[in-house]
Amino acid sequence: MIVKQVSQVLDLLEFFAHRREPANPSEIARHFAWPRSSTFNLVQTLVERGYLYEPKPRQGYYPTPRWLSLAQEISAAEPLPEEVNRLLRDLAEITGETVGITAASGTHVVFLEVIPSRHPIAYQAYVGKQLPLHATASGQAILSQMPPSQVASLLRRTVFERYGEGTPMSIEEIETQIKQSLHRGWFSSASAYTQDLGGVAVPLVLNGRIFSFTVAGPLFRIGNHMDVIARQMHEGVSRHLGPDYFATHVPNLYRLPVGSAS
Amino acid sequence: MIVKQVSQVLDLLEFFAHRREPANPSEIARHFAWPRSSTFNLVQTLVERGYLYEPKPRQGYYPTPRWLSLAQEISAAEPLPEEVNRLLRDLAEITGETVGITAASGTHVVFLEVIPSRHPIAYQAYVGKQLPLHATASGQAILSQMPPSQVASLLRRTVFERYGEGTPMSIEEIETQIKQSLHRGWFSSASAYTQDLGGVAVPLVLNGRIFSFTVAGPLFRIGNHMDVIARQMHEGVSRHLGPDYFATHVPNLYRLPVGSAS
DNA sequence: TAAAAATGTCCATGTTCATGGACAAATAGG
DNA sequence: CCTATTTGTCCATGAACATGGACATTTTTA
Repeated sequence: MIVKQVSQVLDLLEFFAHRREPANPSEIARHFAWPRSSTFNLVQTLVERGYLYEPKPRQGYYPTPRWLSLAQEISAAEPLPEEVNRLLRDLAEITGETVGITAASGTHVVFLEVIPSRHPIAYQAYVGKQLPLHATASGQAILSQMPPSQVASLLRRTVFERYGEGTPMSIEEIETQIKQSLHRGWFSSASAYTQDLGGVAVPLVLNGRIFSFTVAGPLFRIGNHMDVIARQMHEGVSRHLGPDYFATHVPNLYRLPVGSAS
Repeated sequence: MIVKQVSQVLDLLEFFAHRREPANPSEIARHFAWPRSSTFNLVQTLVERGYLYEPKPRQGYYPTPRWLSLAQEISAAEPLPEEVNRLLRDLAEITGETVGITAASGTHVVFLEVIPSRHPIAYQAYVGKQLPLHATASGQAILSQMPPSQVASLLRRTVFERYGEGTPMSIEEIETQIKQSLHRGWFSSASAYTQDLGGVAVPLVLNGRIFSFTVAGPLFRIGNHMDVIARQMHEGVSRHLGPDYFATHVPNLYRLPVGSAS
């Protein structure tokens, strides 16, 4: 069950993240087509808790830095290593496509970090975006590093739905894809969940946590050279996480021959 | 009216900021003594919106970095200048007391930035904390820089309540205090709103926005030398914002003779 | 300065969702 | 492997709050 008032808090937070300036309750009510009185209650609650304030009387409310201070505390607890961020920036530069780090969340994966592509036509991902675990390159990369019992339990709960031509439709199909991908050294998907989207992913294991390092873009642009991208990703991992990274941390994964890097 | 479910979202966010590790819905329910089913609905809503995720199955949920990314966008829009942060760090160091920046929010002030004192007994403030505008050093410092019409409108809406011995109980009293404080060069309060608390504040005007720069601590420690603290604050402002800062930006304020600083 | 418009506040009522108990599934313990 | 315990899901009912209309206040326009 979706709790409406909870959703509204999130809507409001996203609203301010886009708008970047104070807004009146009336404006907010108009924007979302919410009843004015409900909007006032919502705003008032956030004000009393110190999450919104009114910088100038009657000029509107704006979120306080309290959001930032809590979010920083929360994210400080499970940070991605700085090398990973460098790796992402590097590959965003090299490939020009959207790159990101995802982690498992139940039967889905969530983006924990995203660098959007500079192309006008590109894969639109954002931190918090979710994808099904079984039908995406990222998801399969993550599954490939989980203990088999856990994989089995997750796949049992999966509801198979045909999102596109490439969607795998059975547990066996997924297990085969994972095995082949491990053997090949990289995971891919093509119109498996998102139409016209191609994704290339490799698993990363950091402090015992499993992630996927993912590059994704329109199929027409990357469909023909996913192998090149995979190679670039392996080289990136080698440069930023060390030449032995896969050997020591993701030993099941075939290691593409890496040209450069000491 | 306080919307309960909105409050609960905030409670949960604060819960994770303290806890810093994943929690099961059951644990959350136990911690807050919320019914389990309500807790599940709340968690589920946040999960579906990409604000919580489940790093490992059955090991609990944790907030995604989406909070951070939105909070950063929001706070990037109205940042405090870096000099102000340096000023705060400097005075936290010099005075050893809790220092902060506050801004007006209706008839209250909110803390936008806080550096907590290192003393075990100290003033406990946090970003988002609110105080009444009329009965605190911070609030009066801010009022002192507002156009008189706005001050009048705010004070008209003020409900006078005796919080402590020092609480001003009439509009005239407040106006007198403000006038005297401007003339003296700093604002103070002693057990005016918070029992046993002493505060010293000076107004800052940055890009047309009015703030208060505040140092506060237990009266027994600072009651006898608020003038020294005020002097240190003036010197800090002079060092970090420039020797002419008050003259050019807060001209109504008497400027304490500043020893050092070019 | 008066009238109009917009914004903010209040309130009775109906809808939504929180509640807690009952059931199912998963995990831990014997 | 069976039992006990914990965790998660489902559901009917009653309480909390969203709704929208009416009123008050403030701001804008004439």
